[in-house]
Amino acid sequence: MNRMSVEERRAQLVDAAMTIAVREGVEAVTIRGVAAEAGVSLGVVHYCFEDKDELLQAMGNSLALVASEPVRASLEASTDIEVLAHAAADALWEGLTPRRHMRLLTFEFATAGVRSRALRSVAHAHLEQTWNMTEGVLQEVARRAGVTYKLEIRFLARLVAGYIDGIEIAWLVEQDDDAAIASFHALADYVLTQVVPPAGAGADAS
Amino acid sequence: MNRMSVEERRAQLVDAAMTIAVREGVEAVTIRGVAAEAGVSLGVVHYCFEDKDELLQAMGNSLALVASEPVRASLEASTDIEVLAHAAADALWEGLTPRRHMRLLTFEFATAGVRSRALRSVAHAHLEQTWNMTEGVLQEVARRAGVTYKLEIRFLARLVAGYIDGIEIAWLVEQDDDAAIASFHALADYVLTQVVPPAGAGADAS
DNA sequence: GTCTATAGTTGGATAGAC
DNA sequence: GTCTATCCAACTATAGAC
Repeated sequence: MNRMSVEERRAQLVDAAMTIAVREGVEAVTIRGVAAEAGVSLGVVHYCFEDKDELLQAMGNSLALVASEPVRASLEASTDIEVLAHAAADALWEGLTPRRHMRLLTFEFATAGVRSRALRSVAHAHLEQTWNMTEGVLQEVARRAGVTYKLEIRFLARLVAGYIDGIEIAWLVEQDDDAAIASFHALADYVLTQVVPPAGAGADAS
Repeated sequence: MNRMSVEERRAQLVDAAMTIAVREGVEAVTIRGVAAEAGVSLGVVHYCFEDKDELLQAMGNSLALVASEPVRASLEASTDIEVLAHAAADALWEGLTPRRHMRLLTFEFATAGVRSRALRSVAHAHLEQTWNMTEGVLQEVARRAGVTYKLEIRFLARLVAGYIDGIEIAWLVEQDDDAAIASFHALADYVLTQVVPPAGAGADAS
């Protein structure tokens, strides 16, 4: 009934697919289900997307991975490296809890991307995106506190992003909030061990 | 044709299910597929397992998670804490690469366990098992090197196990061997920062 | 105890009416 | 461009023959 351009339609369908995926998982996304969720007929979906893989790709690419805003916002509070690191840990937690289903979805895409050729590029893009965000935050922290890192920042970002993934997976399965919060702060402490203080300041740790 | 007890039959079917799961993923395990893989008829599977969930549970519970043997074996080499930590990192890598599909399977169970009530207990058991193994290795390292840890060992084990998961997920998706190896060694360095040297020995780091 | 046959669902994809 | 109707495949589960 309601006519719209292919682009609008695709956006609407991706939206519907995302709703289902968040609610029931990636595997539960079916063409029929998406059509029903969007209130259109089956043929419309096949008109907008060649096949199911193309729909899943579009959905995966539209997934905003992690709310980096809470973390970035938390960095405004101080220029002290220790305060910054632990503020970021708190923000990581605050940003995680309301996005539980989104995070689960990312992991589902990651495992699906290892098996499915079509989703591989999506999973790769997710990783890259996470690394870039983490690197950006690390850079901002370094800039504000006037420090550098012992490890190359790109590698440190990969490491930290991976550690965050590990903490989050355990939290998704175990639902132990306290353990997750403590883990984020332990991660902050780890990052602090990688900090090189500005030349000619404070205590040297070696 | 070949008559066997229910227990034997169940073991055989779980085996067949595992073969399929390793090859094509948890989602690809179907009752029909298992029957075909095991060379029995459809009815036999339903005779041995109430439903598909019960089969998946049995399969998940039979999954040997991580080869901890290579890591434990690597600890024989030395009593020096730094050597031990990095030997364990190497062993972690050596143990990972031939078990790629098994590790992927664990992550699939983890995400599936968040959604499916039937698989939740399996995912929980996997976590516990991993933590226990990690704790055991940390304990053995501490015993051999005569050190203790700054963090409570159970918490440190959770942390390290989570970090390993994070490193492995990135490796599964990205297939970057060098990055994974470097990450394991960075993790070893992290554990070293958590070590308290034996009273009245070596250099103090603070 | 093992098998065949089949019921009942669900999903991907397409053809063709409008 | 949109929708209906339909095809075909794959799945879970069960009933009943042997």
